[in-house]
Amino acid sequence: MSKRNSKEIPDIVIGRLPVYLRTLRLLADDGRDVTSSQELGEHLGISSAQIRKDLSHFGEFGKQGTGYNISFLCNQLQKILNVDRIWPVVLVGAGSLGNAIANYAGFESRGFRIVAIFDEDSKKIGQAMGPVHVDDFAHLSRRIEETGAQIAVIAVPTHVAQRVADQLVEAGLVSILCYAPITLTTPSHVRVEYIDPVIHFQHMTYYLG
Amino acid sequence: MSKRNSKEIPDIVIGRLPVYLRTLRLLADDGRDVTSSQELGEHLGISSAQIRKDLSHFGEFGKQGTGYNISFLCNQLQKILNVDRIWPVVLVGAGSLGNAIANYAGFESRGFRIVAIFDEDSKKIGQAMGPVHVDDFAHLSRRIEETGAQIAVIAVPTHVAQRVADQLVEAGLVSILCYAPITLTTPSHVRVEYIDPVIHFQHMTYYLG
DNA sequence: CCTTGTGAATATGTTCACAGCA
DNA sequence: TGCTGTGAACATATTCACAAGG
Repeated sequence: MSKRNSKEIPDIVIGRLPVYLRTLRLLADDGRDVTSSQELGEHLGISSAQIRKDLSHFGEFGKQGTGYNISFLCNQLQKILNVDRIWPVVLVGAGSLGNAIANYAGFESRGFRIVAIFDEDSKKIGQAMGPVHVDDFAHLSRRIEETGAQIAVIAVPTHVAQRVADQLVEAGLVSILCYAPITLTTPSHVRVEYIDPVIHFQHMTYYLG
Repeated sequence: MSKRNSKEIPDIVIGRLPVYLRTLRLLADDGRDVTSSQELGEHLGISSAQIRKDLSHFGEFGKQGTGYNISFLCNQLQKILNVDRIWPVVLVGAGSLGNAIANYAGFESRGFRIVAIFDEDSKKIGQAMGPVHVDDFAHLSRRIEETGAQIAVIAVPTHVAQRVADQLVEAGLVSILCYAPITLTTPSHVRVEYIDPVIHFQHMTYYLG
């Protein structure tokens, strides 16, 4: 029986769903039709019980004795994660990182589209980058209204990241993915996630003695 | 009293240390000399007790009534994380993401240096990228021996990522940071971490209803 | 006063183990 | 048989709350 409506689902569970979805879609691309919590768990290095419990928060998606229909489960996960649609995303920063993000072809199939890129550098404004042209950061508010974007990516130098975040929040954005190596200060209704490769490196070197 | 030698320190604690270090260094750059677990916690959005307990696994770094000396604590954290030196890192993939990583100027100050970049595309081999020239992926083993690298970054398309990982492992690398959206299969002595912006986006859209 | 470091208490997360169904 | 879904048991992580030091 589904628990969609009871209490609250732990954030850590939500965080694993995209990984399940990603893996299931790779299995589907491989021509596979069904899988089991055990197979999935072995592939991901987690226990089958964890996968079953995670999914059980949202409903009953499997069949006893058989396992999970991959395309059905993909569809369910996409609905749960609200990626059964395309979300517009704005990108701030047209440096080499911004360029790499803008040119990445893998967003659309997973629910996201870069609809605007901003920079303050007049040499970059107007330049084509990935699917769009670099726009003046001063046009931020207007373009956010036009596109309806709720998600932003920050790919600017550390010393301007907080200032950019402040303006994104002021423009009404509520989800920020920050590539700058700094913890942003934002109102509590704004969700911020971080990508910083050095954090991962330093985590690794702890174990390299 | 230090617990460096007792039992085992939880991985989740290790994972937070680089964030503490990053924040402390920004405070130091701001000219600050001391801070407290409370100030740090407020800035990071976590409890002061958690910071104190995390640090207590490694020793006593603070002074009652005063707090922590920032540069001292930075030094201690750098030693704990083994980033009181520069680690050579090899990068596989000279596309736009590889280019962004190679050109990023922020690694060195935090303990890492890109010492080699590999690609299979003969049009890219020999080209200058960041601090080095793109090398033939076939030279991987030799260059790893020469540089002593233990850490690799995978920035190649999804469909070749597992093959690249296999070769990195065969060449003796033990730490891999993977930007391809796929869970790699590796021997248990190899530590793999992942960066996939879409995982973060999908986590966010769950809450955007 | 202030702030640390830490056992004890609490809260959260994971795994076990099995009933129940294809 | 083989596998799911799930309470109960267990393990891990976080917070509380306070003694002790400056």
